Amino acid sequence: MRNGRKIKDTLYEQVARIGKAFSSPKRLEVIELLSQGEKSVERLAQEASISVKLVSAHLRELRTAQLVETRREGKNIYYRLADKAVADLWVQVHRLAENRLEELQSALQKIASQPGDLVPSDRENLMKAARKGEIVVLDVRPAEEYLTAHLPFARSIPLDELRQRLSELPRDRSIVAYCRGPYCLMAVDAVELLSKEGYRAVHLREGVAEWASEAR
Amino acid sequence: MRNGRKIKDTLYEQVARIGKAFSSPKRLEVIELLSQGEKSVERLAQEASISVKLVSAHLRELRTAQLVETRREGKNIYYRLADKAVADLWVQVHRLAENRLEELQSALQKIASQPGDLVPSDRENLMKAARKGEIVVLDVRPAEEYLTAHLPFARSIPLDELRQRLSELPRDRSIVAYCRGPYCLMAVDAVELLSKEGYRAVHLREGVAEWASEAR
DNA sequence: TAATCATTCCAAATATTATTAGAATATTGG
DNA sequence: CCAATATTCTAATAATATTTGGAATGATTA
Repeated sequence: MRNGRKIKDTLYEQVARIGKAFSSPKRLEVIELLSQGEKSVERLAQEASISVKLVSAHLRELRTAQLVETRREGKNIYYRLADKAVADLWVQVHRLAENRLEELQSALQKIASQPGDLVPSDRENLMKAARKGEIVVLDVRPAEEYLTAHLPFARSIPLDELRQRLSELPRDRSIVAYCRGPYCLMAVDAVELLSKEGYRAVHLREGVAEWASEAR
Repeated sequence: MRNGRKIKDTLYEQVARIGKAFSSPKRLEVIELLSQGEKSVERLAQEASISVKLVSAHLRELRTAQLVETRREGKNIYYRLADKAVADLWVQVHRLAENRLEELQSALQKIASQPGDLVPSDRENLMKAARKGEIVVLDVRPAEEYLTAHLPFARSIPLDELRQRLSELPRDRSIVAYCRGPYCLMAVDAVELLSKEGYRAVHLREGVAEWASEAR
């Protein structure tokens, strides 16, 4: 009975191409950014705090693994995830990391131990309250990202504009702020600002991708 | 407003530990084997066709990423996945690879273009037929793996024993053979043998882990 | 207690990957 | 067509990862 070593080796090698795409911290950050919607190379570089050249190299990796696709608009090239399953995989990878790695758990707790986190378990209740208007769900990401996709009932005020637009928010209801996901600090900052200004605010760690991923 | 580079870097670094665990072909093969149930180091080395030392090194990687746990029994140390989510992640990674990478698709087709594959879409019908006894679902993995978990209604005849135990199988019904998943060749071999001997046999690419993973 | 066996640890050799710099390409706007 | 800009490509270096061999560990059995 054949052992099929050669065949098997090529099969696992191919799958490893996908795994490799998820094995570098910066590349993961790029994937997370792209799961918020398409972005230009320059924009990705800014957001991930790396050089354009480096982000371009990471994008090439992702492109050869067939995980991203491009579109040209004028001088800019816009990248997007080639498949929703890529964002889902990102969510599943970081969830597993959060479940298994104590170092990650404690690092996450340091981010926002002061203002109360909203546990994701009361998803149902959160939506019920949002539907009734008992709370305000606030999306503090840049406006384009909100336009690409956002949580149900969410209202958009990008973090940059929050200070000027405070008056749009009610003082008598809780504000639940969210951003790109658990590794994005915009919602944390938003909650900090809102709390200082006397609003009742909490932050939701989940982003759109986490919300959309069915598996818990 | 802070940018939180340092914090972010550590967060993505942690998640990348999980990604790295899935970035080497041999390690993926080990993960797949472990998703069939716990195995000794030696056994893993045999199955993956690598040295004990090398498999031990890969296991160490998996252990530091907290993805596996060990148990000692006599002289042997048995490894198992630390969480069902690890097997789920393996399934999701290889599915994404199959969807995105043409090279993988064509390599998979070469394996078994002759005997008809059973598309996984008729999962419902397959189970209905199995329940009624219209078909025989045959698990050709080693017996321990069958004992750890198997598909509903499946009967176990390990590939090694198949030739001697042919008489246990009916000639008037279709036999659907499966093994560890799409990269395992045991079911292919089983179908080849059965077909030669005049049985009606097809092979199912999914294994227990794929079957158990809800997301399609 | 010694001998044996499975496994891990350590260190070295090789192969791969991440990152940076400089040259090349493609597009727009004049 | 030319100049300006965004991005990629190529090549080089620094950093990591994989693989292999030899020594060490730790439990079991005689």
